[in-house]
Parts: sequence; C-alpha cells; structure tokens
Amino acid sequence: MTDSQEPLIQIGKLAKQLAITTRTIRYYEEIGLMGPSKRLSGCARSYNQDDVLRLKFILKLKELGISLKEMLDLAESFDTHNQDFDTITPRVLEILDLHIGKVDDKIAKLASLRSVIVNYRSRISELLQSQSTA
Amino acid sequence: MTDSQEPLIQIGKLAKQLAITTRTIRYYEEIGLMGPSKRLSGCARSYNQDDVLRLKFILKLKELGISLKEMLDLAESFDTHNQDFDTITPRVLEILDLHIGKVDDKIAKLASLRSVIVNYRSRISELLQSQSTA
DNA sequence: CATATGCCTTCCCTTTACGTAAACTTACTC
DNA sequence: GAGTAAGTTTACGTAAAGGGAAGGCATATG
Ligand SMILES: [Zn+2]
Ligand SMILES: [Zn+2]
Ligand SMILES: [Zn+2]
Ligand SMILES: [Zn+2]
Repeated sequence: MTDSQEPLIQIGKLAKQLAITTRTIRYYEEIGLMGPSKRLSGCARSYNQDDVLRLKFILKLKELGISLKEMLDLAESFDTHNQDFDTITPRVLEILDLHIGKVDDKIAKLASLRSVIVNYRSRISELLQSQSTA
Repeated sequence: MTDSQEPLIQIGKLAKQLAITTRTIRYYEEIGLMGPSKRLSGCARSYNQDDVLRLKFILKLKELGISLKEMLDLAESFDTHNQDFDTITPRVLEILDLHIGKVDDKIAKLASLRSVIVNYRSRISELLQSQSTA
C-alpha cells in the first residue's frame, strides 16, 4: 500500500514515538532485523509506514520474550507488505507455542523455588523459636 | 559435625560428582560464593562435607533461576555449619522474605506474559483461519 | 556568523557465567 | 627419569542487547 508518495519519518522522531533510542533502531538495522534503510539527501535514515509496522512488530515480539536472533529466523514474516499468511504465520505460531512452553517451565521452576525458600525459612524460624524458649 | 577427621575430596572429583567443571567451582570461589578453600600440601584445593553441601545448595538455587549475584546477598545463609542463630537468622529471615516477594513478582509477571502470548497467538491463528476459508 | 539541533559513523564499554588456552608444579607409575 | 594425570594461576574470549562518547556533516535560526 505504502509505496510511492507516503509520509517519511526520521530516526529521532520514530524512536521517540516508540519510546526507544535511535541506537536501538540502528542496532536492529546493523544485525539485519530492519533491512537497509532508505536515506535522505544528507544521508539521514528515513522510514515509511511499512518500516514502522515492521519495527512495531519487532518490539511486540521482544516484549513477548523472543530474542532478536530468533526473530532473524522469522525474518520473512516481518514483511508486513507480504500478505501471504498461509505460508508465513504457521511458523510464527510454532515459535509462539515454543515460548508458551518455555514460560510454563519458568513458572513451574519459580513455584518450586518459592516452596524451597519457604521451607528453608520455616526451618530457620523454628530453630529461632526453640532457641528463645530454651 | 564435620570438623576434624572427615573425608576430604579434591576439585576434579567434586566437579565430576556434581556434573560441573572445575572452572565453575573455582569461579564460585573467585566471586566469593564458596569461600577460600583449604589447600592440601601441594596447594590443591580440598573440600569437606560442609563445602559439598554448600555447593550443592548453590547449584540447587541456580537451577531454580537465582543469579549468582543474588546468592551473594544470601551468602551468610549458606553456612550450613554456623549455629549462632540468635544473631544470624533474623537477618536471614529478612532476606528470605525479600526473596519470596521477588519470586512472587516474577511469577506474576510470567503469568501475565503468558496470557499476552496466548492472546497474540489466537489473534494470528484467527487470521490464518479466515484466510484459508476465504 | 555563531550556535544549536539532529544526524552520521566508528569504536570501546557493560553484564553474566563461565570456556579456553598458556605456562608451571606436584604426584604417581613404569 | 620420562610420561601421564591432576592440580595451580593469569588472563583473554564469548554471547546479548544495546549504552555512550568522539569527531564530523547538514540545516535552521537569531
Ligand atoms: Zn506498502
Ligand atoms: Zn526463545
Ligand atoms: Zn561440620
Ligand atoms: Zn531473588
């Protein structure tokens, strides 16, 4: 959709808009997550609506705990201009499922940790009791 | 209990026993998690039963996701031999309570993260459905 | 013109939990 | 006495995700 005469935005504004730093945006480009950005006359990076959507998608996945490296595996699915959902989203679903599993594992481990700490706490507490009453 | 004539074990054997590397054990000593180890004649590190228990406890907590830095906060509570509970345990209880709180926070955050991922997943899944039926 | 932004690139810094030599002792064994 | 195995210290390397500073263009404005 956003191909020829669309509004272009510069890196500083984009960063502020998404509450990240310009360094982060350049870094994503550096590792190939954002693709080489088009430059204005003075070499300044410019972003169109597709780019913004892509970056928003990256941030969304990051928020969900997906690593940048994992996103690189998914690189094709970041093309918001491509509407071929049949081939693209199944992989995203796979990765999301994998992450749900990981999160479940972490929750289980933390719950177990909690009971370990609580047990330890009560053992010490008991010792303290018997000490003060002796 | 394990004070004078107890079996001493060397670093290589201990590492193999716990399925870690000697580097890991030395590293824990280096950052102060394990305390300076007693040496044999030839400067070789030796470990008694208390040391082994301490290391096992460290590995247990690590397995549960506690960072080495966090363990350093809990350092005093690792002394399985110290019986001076009057002065020590109140502080330990404080620290443990604090960590129980932290763990609860982490659990809550992960639970919320999980639902976010699940929601996102189902939105994508729906897109896929409507695509294939169209 | 001078100053102030905003952008550019390059490069080193940071944290965590070790891995991996390099160079050397000590001990056991043939 | 040479070899092998296990120990020692010192010290540089690694991944992840950027942070932050140095030094240099370009533009806007008083
Ligand atoms: Zn477009
Ligand atoms: Zn992952
Ligand atoms: Zn003892
Ligand atoms: Zn904690």
